[in-house]
Formats: sequence, structure tokens, C-alpha cells
Amino acid sequence: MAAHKTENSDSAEATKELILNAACTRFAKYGYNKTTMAEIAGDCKMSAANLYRFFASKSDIGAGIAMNIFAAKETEWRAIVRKPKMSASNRLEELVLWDFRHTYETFSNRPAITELVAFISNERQDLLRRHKETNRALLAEVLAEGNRSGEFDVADILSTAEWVQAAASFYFFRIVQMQMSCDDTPEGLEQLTLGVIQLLIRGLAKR
Amino acid sequence: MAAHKTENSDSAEATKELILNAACTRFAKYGYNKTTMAEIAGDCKMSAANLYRFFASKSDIGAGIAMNIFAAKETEWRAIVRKPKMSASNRLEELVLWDFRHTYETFSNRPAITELVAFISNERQDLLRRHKETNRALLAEVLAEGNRSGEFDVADILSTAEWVQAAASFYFFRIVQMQMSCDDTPEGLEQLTLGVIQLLIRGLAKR
DNA sequence: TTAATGAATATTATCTTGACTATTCATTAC
DNA sequence: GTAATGAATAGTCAAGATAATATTCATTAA
Repeated sequence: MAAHKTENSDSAEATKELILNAACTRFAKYGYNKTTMAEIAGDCKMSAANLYRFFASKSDIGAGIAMNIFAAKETEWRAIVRKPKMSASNRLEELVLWDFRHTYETFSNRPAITELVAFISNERQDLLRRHKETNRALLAEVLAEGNRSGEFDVADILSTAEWVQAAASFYFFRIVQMQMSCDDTPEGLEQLTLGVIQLLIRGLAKR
Repeated sequence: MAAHKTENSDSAEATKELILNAACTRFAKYGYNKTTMAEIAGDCKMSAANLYRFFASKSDIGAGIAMNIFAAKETEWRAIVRKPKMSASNRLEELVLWDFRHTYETFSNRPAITELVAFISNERQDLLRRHKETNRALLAEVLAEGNRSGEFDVADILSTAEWVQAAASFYFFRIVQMQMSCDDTPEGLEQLTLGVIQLLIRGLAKR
């Protein structure tokens, strides 16, 4: 009986993906605001009105893209967290450094994407919050592993994950504001990030 | 011979202070942009043109105020750094917590001042840089003291001061963006700040 | 000669209007 | 009946005109 309802079929899912890809390409090239629904629709060979059968609003399309981006980041983090034969310290360091580099490269090569994510995160607070919660949970996994292996001595794993996350977040703002405070060089910023995470790791370590 | 040059006399300094105070009052009440040179001049019972004998521009007046604010912060930090009978760890904790509370209160009670400092810091990059350098030097003093007393075991004092400064800066952005991500409560943010600085201190400690 | 000003100028912000674009819906195509 | 659309609507944005404001300077006051 649902066979006719495109909204619930696989083909509808495929169309949604088509739309998200078209939109993402345009957003990355021209920015969110300068991209019109008509243009996205044109790229998908459909009318603007038809987009609304798949997404309730332009903002929802943006949210879909942001969700994909967050999901990809989370997948990468999970891969690092679950990579075999690695100390908890190394995992932590790799997580943060990967995130730094990824953030930096996205900002440098596709600034409009950084803008988009910032814009949508602002509109849909829950998206960013959920992403941060997921990341925090992954950090907590690493901390627990460190406790088990005897590397770390963390009393309150959830709070500590929050502290590490807060302390390691500084580079995001520095990258985004780099245009202004040009005293930051990419290499210097990476060294700074490394220093911070190593200091944090030292604070987690069993003594 | 210089007795006639008001610009170099004490009375000129007094006039500058008068102007800075009048401007600061208005900036705090109405904001930087909505305050006119004519209004500042009126408060000082002089013409707008006359302001230019003491400051080259409105932006310079803003810079003067920002410098005063930075200087006051530095004085407070110096007082904490040099307070007698205190462990390096406690000093560090107090420095960061004081800064957090001060930042939070300024933002809450006089938001226009926070705006002003952000605006001017953006226009006059060197001001903020110098302020941060001074703070970093004070942090370094505390680290050195900790090394001497046997509390800390810091290899590279200057780099480490930079790391601590970077890691502890997160709350600034959270406070300023609090309007948006309302999940932060002041108490929660203070607890978070405390957790971060304690984790950092643990990372600095001799083992 | 220096201090101070009012009037002139250049810059910046505000407002208004016309165009543009997101969104809806009645209609058409299948 | 469902999918898709073009045309209608409402809200947003942008260019240009207007008004404020920062800054300069020739002139006046001391």
C-alpha cells in the first residue's frame, strides 16, 4: 500500500540525496544565501515547488547537509577510537589533531561550507549539540580505555571528557578569526594544538 | 619652552582623561557607534573639533579606553601573581577564575563595553596582542615559581604558558555566544572553567 | 603664538523603493 | 489518486537617495 507513496520509498531517499548533493555543490561554490531554490531545482531537473515535497524549507536542506558533515566527522572519530593497537594517549592526540587539520582545511578550501555549518548550527542548535555530545561520548570511551589499561587515572569520566573537549576547542575560533588576527600561522597553530593536547594528556595520566 | 604646549603638559593629560571618562560613560550606555563626537565634546564642555587636539580619531578614543581596561586587568593579574603565601597552583586557579568572572560580569552588566573591546581589538590588533603577551608573561612567572617550589615540572616555560592560555580561553567565546547557545548556564560554565584549569594544573605538576 | 571654534567636506549609516526569492496552492499531467 | 508544476503571495535583500556624523581647516579669541 505504501508502494505509491514516493515520500517513503527508496527512490524518495535517492531524490533527497540528489537534492542534498546539488545543494551542497552550489552552497560550497556560491554560499548558502546566494544560492536560490530555483537553481538547486534546476540542477535536479525539477521545479522549485517540487523541492518542497522532499524538504520543508531551504533551511532544512542546509540542516541535511550539516548533518551529513557532522556524521562524516563522527565516522572518522569512531574509526580513530576503534583503531586496533593504539594507546589511549595516541588516540586522544590523533582525534584532536585530525579534527584540527580537518577544520583548518575545510575553512581554507571551502570557506562557504564553514559558513554554512556555522549558520545552520546557529539556526538549529540541537544539531550542533547532538554532534558535540557524540564527540564527547567518543572522548569518554577513550578515557575509559585509558583507565582500564592503566595509562590514565580519571575519576569522573563524563566531566573530564567535557573538560578536554572545552580546552581543545580553542583552535576553532582561532581558525575562523584568522583573517583578522593574522599572527596565527597554520603551522604555529598546529604546534599550539599539539602542545595543548599533550598537556591535557599529561593531566589525565596515572602517576 | 614646552610650558606652553598643552599637549605635553599635565593639564593635557588631565583633559585626555576627562575625554576618556566621558566617552567611556557614553559608550557603556549607548554603544560605540551610537555615540557621536559632538556628544562626547558636549559632555566635556568643548567643541567636537577640539577633541582632535587630544585624540587623532574616535577610534583612538576607543583604543584609549580599551588600553585602560586591559591595564586594569593586568594590574589585577599582577596582584594575584604577587600575592604572598600562595602556591603556584592556587595562583593559576585564581587567575583563571578571576578572569572568567570578570569577563562574565562585564558581558552581563555592561555588554556595550564587551562590544567596544571586541570592536577596537579588531581594529587595533596590536593592542590585544600586547595584552595577551603581558598575560602570558604573568602566567610564565607563575610557572617558573611552581618549578622553583617543586610543585611543577615545566620544561619549556614560555611555550607552556602559551598552551595554558590557549586552553583556558574557551570560556570567552562561550560567554559571548551565550545568547545563542543557551545551554550554557553561568554556574555550569564556571564549573567547566574550574575543571579545565584543574586538569591543566594536574598536567603541569611534578610527579 | 596657541587654544578653540564654526562652517565645510568626506565618510558612513539610515531609509525607501524596486527587485528578488522562499514558500504556498490551485491546476495540470500522468 | 499521486506527482509535478506555474503562477500567486509574502517576506527579504539590495541599489540608490538622504541624512548623520567624523574629520579638516580657515578663522576667531585669548
